[in-house]
Amino acid sequence: MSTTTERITSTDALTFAEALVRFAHVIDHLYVDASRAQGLTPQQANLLCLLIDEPVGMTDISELLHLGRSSLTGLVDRVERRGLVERIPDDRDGRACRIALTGDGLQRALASHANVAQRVEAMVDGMAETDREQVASAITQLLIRHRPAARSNGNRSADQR
Amino acid sequence: MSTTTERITSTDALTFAEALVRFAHVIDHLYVDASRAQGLTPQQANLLCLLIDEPVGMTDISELLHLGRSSLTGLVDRVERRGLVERIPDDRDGRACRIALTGDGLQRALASHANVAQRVEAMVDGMAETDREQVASAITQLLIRHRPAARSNGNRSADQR
DNA sequence: TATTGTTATACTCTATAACTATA
DNA sequence: TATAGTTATAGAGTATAACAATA
Repeated sequence: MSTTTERITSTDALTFAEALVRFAHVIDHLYVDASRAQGLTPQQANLLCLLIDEPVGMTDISELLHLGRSSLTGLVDRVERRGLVERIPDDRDGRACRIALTGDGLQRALASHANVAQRVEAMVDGMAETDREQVASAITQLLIRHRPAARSNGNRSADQR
Repeated sequence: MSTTTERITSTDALTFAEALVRFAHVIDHLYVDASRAQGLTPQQANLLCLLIDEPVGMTDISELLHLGRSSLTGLVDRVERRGLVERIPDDRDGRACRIALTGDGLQRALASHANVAQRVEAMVDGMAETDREQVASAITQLLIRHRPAARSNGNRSADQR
């Protein structure tokens, strides 16, 4: 038997769970590499990608990213210092602010997104179209079942991760 | 369209690559939670699980974990300080040492492994047996193709991360 | 009083470069 | 000289608790 995440002592039998975990690690690694290629840490890339559609408030981001608010403050500080995002005061709530991408930030976010996609595609390259579809549908269903926490709140999008 | 990793603005169409990346993030999150349940960081859990079968040398570990040797030194220091592993001098090479689990460490590694497996199983619970098998086989093949770097070296196992 | 976001503090993790002690 | 591992240093990420300003 092999360990949870690190070994493939040949092609010995893997639990379904083990296979999934390893697979996730591989994807994760691609994600880290793709982020670095853009001069970003994976967390920074994550944050930027989250902001592509529209500015988002700190509390919302911290929930989407499963991060404490204070941890997020630091993360935002660092990308703001690099000119990738801006803190925009909220008109309707003096306490709040929303984080918005700068032009540079948007560019970086899109490039990062594209880079990951490209790497994943490369990995999945030889995969049969049938397999691809089946895996996609199975995974999508899992994702849907695992994102039950859709916001009922007006103009906010549902969450993830 | 949604961002690389964070949003599902309903059930809008996801690229195959996007679905995979999100899925990986979800698994990853389970892994982090499972590790924490054992009082470990995910990196520490990773390390301990790597050592379940047998002690491993620093350089080998650093390759398996895709970590710089100096980063590993710190990681090992911290788990050693907690009594979970020991540095065992290598008889055949005065410079080298191998990292071995203590009883406590083994226990923790196994518990961690089991905990992750259980959480993943729970997530995959409702999945049809057919889907499960197909996904498993597709993923396994990807993993095999993506671990070409099998050690030709005698009694060492191939890597992963 | 509750919420939004920040500060203060303390660890863990990571990388780079320089160093030691063997080989 | 090359390799195994460590030390020094610096920055990034995270968590907890205490705090400010606004609601």
